[in-house]
Amino acid sequence: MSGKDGNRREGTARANVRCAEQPAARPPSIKDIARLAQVTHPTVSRALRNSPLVSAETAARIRHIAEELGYHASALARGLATRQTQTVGLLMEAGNPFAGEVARGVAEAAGERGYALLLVHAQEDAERAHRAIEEMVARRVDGIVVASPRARDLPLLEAMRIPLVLVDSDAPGKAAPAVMIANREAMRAVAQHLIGLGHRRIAYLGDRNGLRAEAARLAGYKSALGRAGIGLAPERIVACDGSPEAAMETMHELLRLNRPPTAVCCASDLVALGAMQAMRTRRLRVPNDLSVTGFGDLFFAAWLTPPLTTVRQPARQMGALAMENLCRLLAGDPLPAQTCLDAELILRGSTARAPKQESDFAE
Amino acid sequence: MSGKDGNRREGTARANVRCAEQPAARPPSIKDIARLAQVTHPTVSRALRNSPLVSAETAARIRHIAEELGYHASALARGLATRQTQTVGLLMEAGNPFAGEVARGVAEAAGERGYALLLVHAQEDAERAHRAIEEMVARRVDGIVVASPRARDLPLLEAMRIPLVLVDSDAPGKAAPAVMIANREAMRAVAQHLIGLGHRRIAYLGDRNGLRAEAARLAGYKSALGRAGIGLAPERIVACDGSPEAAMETMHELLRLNRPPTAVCCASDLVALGAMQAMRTRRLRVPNDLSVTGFGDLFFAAWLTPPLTTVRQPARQMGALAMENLCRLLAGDPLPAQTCLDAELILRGSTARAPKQESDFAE
DNA sequence: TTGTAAGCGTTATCAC
DNA sequence: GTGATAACGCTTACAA
Repeated sequence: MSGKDGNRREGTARANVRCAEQPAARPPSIKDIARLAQVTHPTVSRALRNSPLVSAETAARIRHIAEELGYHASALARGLATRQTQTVGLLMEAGNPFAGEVARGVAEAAGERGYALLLVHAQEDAERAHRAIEEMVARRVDGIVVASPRARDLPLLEAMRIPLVLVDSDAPGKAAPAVMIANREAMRAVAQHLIGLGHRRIAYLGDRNGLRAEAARLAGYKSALGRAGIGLAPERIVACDGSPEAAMETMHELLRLNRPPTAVCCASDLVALGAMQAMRTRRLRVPNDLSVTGFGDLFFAAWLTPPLTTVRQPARQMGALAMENLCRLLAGDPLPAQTCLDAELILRGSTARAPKQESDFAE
Repeated sequence: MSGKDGNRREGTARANVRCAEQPAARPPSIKDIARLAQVTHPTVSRALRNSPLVSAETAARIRHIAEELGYHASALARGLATRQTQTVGLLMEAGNPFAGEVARGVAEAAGERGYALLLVHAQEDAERAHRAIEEMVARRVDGIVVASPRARDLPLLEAMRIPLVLVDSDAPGKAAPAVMIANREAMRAVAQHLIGLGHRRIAYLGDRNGLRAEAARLAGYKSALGRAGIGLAPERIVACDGSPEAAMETMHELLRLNRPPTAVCCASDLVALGAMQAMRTRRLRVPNDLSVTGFGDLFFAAWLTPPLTTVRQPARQMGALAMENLCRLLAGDPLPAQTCLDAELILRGSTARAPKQESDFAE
């Protein structure tokens, strides 16, 4: 009781006992302000949140004191009281450049809406991954943005009852609303571009890690070849784990084929990096001997030798939109299962007409 | 009062009033568990934290119930009670590939130590930056890791009284302990490598954004030239804002000099990207006509054409170490002002002997 | 070994 | 307009 009385009487020099014990000054609270302003702490709370229920005069006085004390309301206490943390979990593979750009979009949008971001690294190890995801529950995040999941994490995420939005990965079950680009159409455009350049032996170098986005890309490739009346050669459709290293190996295999491709559609810019390396090793010139395409338009794509023809995936915008959608979801507005953004085919130097001697032969 | 009594009597069907009003099931709390386990909630709290003060039997019962309910302790409530959030703020420029790798290291180390990460994007806009930093205060983070700050943010950060560690940026004032590499020595090694290849007209293409790390790199360059008895030509020491675009422009300027350089030390891999582009535009071949070096060994460096000679900066390890150091700091252990990690010169294809006709002439 | 009571810093619901 | 008072979900003396 004596503690509570202390709130009002600023004259009383007797400080809070805990305070005396712990010289490690704890941050000022509304009660500290209340004491100085000669009001009760709820009044301070109201004043600081610009409630109309407090007189302009006291409000000013309170704000002044708060300012002087360098007061910052504890988000913990507020979260506890309101059952809202104004925090969203961001699940991503830290270090992945695509995810990094997405994160930037998410971060900027979150900042504008007063949300903080809890960064959760999508771990390889299932055990750790599980723990990391539970961390979000423990922290009571209001919602979750999934930027680059390990595929296996998604069911776990859905099992918790937290609003969820996905970036660049289709939902596995009924699942969460996703921000996507038209992967299928984009990759079709890529393949059509190559076909237009006279290529017929066009390979597809996929990324096994790429969840469903990858399947759509492959479908687009097939669709383009189909429409052009080009048969699908199974040996020209291969996949790796998505790393440049693996891509290089796999590209070597393609180049060892009896009738090697004259063009390669890579499922990502990272894969293209490895593919081009393989060609350089064999002294094949891009695009003279072989055309290469990427997917994503990561920042380095424009600066390669030659600059990479690829699909611009507006990663930052996707992140921002995902955050925006999450807010809608939290507000109770229903959302379309997918929001699709435009992807743009960016023509650069890594694609050119097929070598003459071959261009007019079918496959 | 009646609410408190409810804790014990599981028989009483009367549910908590709030609960009845809000069908939006709130997550289970220790009180829910307590009721079911026929104990009081402090006992539950103790049991769940493996306190020896609770009998093995009740502990087992409690844990079982917790498991069944899918209980996860609220980090908010815990933080409020303990005055520790087990959260550290990570200030970084999201989307920056170096920072991304650092973040990965930080995230992994944090996970192992039971810390969560609050991601704070280092904004351009001073106003927003300020707010973002205050967000960390409001969330009561236990400490802060600064991975890629805008230079101006540092004073702000120090002004708040939160334990701070820096990655790859010297402290401005007395400041915070930093994890660094030996920038000066590393860049000196780069320049010495070029000198060893017979280069004399070696340019330095800097990055104005790079805080003090950049100054050290430049110093290393100068030191190497000095030791080799090569005079410094001011017109060959230039800087850009660190983006490939700007680097390209600046490189063009270097190439327009009367006596253009035969080699260029770039302050970062990103800068090297732009520099190489400028050369390609002018049909200069790397490394035949001009040698180029980067700094950082970002993931793409090995896959460029030609692969980039650069300095490996162990970004992930730096992040992990920073997190480790922060924990030390939080534990009260004093820390050296700097922890220096080894950087390694990685020789690849972008450097070669200086063109013959020039190599033996001084500058 | 367990229960009681208080406290962490907010917000929310009442009175007055 | 403002003040009491009770949550929010946890931890932590102190009692029993």
